[in-house]
Amino acid sequence: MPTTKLPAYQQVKAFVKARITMGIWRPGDAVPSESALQQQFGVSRMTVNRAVKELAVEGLVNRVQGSGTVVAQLHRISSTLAVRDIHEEVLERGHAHRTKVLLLEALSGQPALAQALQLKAGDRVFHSVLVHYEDGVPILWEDRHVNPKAAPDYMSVDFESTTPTHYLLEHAPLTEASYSIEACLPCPPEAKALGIKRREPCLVMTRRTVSGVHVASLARLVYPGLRYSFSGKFQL
Amino acid sequence: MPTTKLPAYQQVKAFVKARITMGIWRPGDAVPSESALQQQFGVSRMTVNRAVKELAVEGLVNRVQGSGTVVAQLHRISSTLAVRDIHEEVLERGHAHRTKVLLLEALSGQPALAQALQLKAGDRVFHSVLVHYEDGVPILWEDRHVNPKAAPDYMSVDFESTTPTHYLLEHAPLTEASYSIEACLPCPPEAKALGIKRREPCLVMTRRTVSGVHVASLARLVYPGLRYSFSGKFQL
DNA sequence: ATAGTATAGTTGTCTATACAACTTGTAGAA
DNA sequence: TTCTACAAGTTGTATAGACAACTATACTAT
Repeated sequence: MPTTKLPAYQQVKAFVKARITMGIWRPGDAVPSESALQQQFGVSRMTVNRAVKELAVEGLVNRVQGSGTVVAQLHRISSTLAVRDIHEEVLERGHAHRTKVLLLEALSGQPALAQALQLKAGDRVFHSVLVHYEDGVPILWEDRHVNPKAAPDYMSVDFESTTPTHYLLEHAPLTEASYSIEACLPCPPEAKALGIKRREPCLVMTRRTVSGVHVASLARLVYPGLRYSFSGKFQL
Repeated sequence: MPTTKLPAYQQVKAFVKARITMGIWRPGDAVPSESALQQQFGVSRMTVNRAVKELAVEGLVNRVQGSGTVVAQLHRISSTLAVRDIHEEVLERGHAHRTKVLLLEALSGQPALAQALQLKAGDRVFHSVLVHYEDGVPILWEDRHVNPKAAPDYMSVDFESTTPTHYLLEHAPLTEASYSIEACLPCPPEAKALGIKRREPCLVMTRRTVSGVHVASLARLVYPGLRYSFSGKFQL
């Protein structure tokens, strides 16, 4: 028998989940109370509580203290979009990753930029522009502004051997991030560096990361639309 | 006092989380054992267990039975990309949503399409093409193929008053879905319907939904790149 | 040296119980 | 009728204890 006996709380979860996915209990319908399930399965209430609570975390049901549990509207189910280091991503596909540094400089006197990083108008800001290659093919243009307060040694890092993402995650622990994905046409230097035509659409991810009290970096990541896509799935 | 006393398990969570986000405990470091935290906070082990288990679900720590708990590599933190009904999304922004049906037909004799829906080569497939408007501005081209076994009444639905997404979620409970987001140029009818130039890039989401044993539908959703973006954030 | 064994420590699961917090409906009072 | 108070039902939190499952280490016998 490959199927060993499941823990009791997983049996309860499976029972409820099956009735939802099979359409027997539809969105808005009430789920039996904990005491009802407790009697039905002959387990303690804590075990039932764990099962239903986990289903609530997974978004399959909504619970209201004092009222009860109902099947959730499933159109709120969501998937995850992982934010990860391009280096690892390429290696995981079994390909070789290489980086070319186009620019690494310290800027100052750019008030708008300083404000975006929550710095004073005259403060220095680090700026790097890199192109990432997968098996020799350019796959990502990375234009990044970094807060010196979050990564003071950023200018002396060798980005041919490590990526900015990796370095920042190591030296400025991530506490918050926000992103936006758009479709854009590349500007001339981007098109040239990525080896594509100016008419070829790109996926552009704009990302803002926060580390502790500092805005750590603002990144503009340009992916050639024909060579790259974001994908994901969800299941339940 | 607006800050009422936090439950004990949340205090433990906050304690561990703070040490991680402040960089005191770095990725790979060991987290104190449950019995250690139990003594430190003077609570029962079940309470500590709940706290640390929830942190594991949230991805902040990794737990191994028999070994212990360590701080997770934070570059695996991921955000959610919600899949929802465009109708609700527009209403939530306080705008008016309207739909125009360009095409609603039953196809047959398209073996590749039938195969993608896991049907036999000669089986019928429903096909709809709609344009969605937000305050009168075209915002989404929706080209969808539907499995008649999952939604037999699809052809008689009034899509001016409900959306395909909404109808399908109601009549074919979602059990699985996968998507892919790319940057593309619109084809001529898409560009015309969306009121954009053929040179203007679009975000294209290709989505496959499964309901029970059936592949329910395949959708191609084309968003004008300059009017739409996917965004999200994560925080810990 | 190697293989096997015992042991301590850790997390996983489960129970029985208790009280708190909240919702809802009902019966009674104004 | 309208409001209030109460009671029943439900979920949220917490405890103390128990055993199972697993890991890593130290020790022992070969």
